[in-house]
Amino acid sequence: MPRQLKPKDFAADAPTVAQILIGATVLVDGVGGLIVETEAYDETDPASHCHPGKTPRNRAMFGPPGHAYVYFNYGLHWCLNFVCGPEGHGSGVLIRALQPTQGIDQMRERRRMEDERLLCAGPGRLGQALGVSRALYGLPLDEPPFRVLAADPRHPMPLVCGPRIGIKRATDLPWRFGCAGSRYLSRRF
DNA sequence: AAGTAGATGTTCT
DNA sequence: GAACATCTACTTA
Repeated sequence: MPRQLKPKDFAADAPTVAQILIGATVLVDGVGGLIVETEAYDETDPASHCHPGKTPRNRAMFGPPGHAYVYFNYGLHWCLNFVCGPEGHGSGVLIRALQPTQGIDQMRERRRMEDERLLCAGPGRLGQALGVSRALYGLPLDEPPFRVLAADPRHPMPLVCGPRIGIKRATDLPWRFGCAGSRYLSRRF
């Protein structure tokens, strides 16, 4: 049985946690899969929601690590992040894509589509497939409805990194991480 | 295969 | 008003 990640596992800086999470499993009410793509965001980083400082929207990111930061994007999509770093620092990891392993039928219903490869290939799709909403804002990741299980150290995933997607600032930082060659990525590296 | 437009609502200037 | 850590459907090759 894999180890469940605890808050202290999220206490490192955002790029480090973003790499540790590749190959980990995330479940919301038992629905989810293997994390194959993440992005790191940091308060010192102009592309981050934290960059302007603490606001009502981003306050969870300035709280303790190991909690969920959820935001509503483009008027349509709920996106899931894990708060990391030392408390008060303002950093987090965007969960961008999963390889579905559990609750696949429920994901298909929520997404109204069959293709397993597209169920969680992107932060908005993933949010829809897992039923992410405001209700999850600020919740601890080591308690229901969440489960986050460490990657299997016996079978490490081949790691790749590259520039982040969909941002206009700090586009040079290689803070997007993924499982090399996975068929479940939002885009190729 | 690649490009564009439209949806939709919160946050910030 | 504009921007926005996006996705889908539809067009043109």
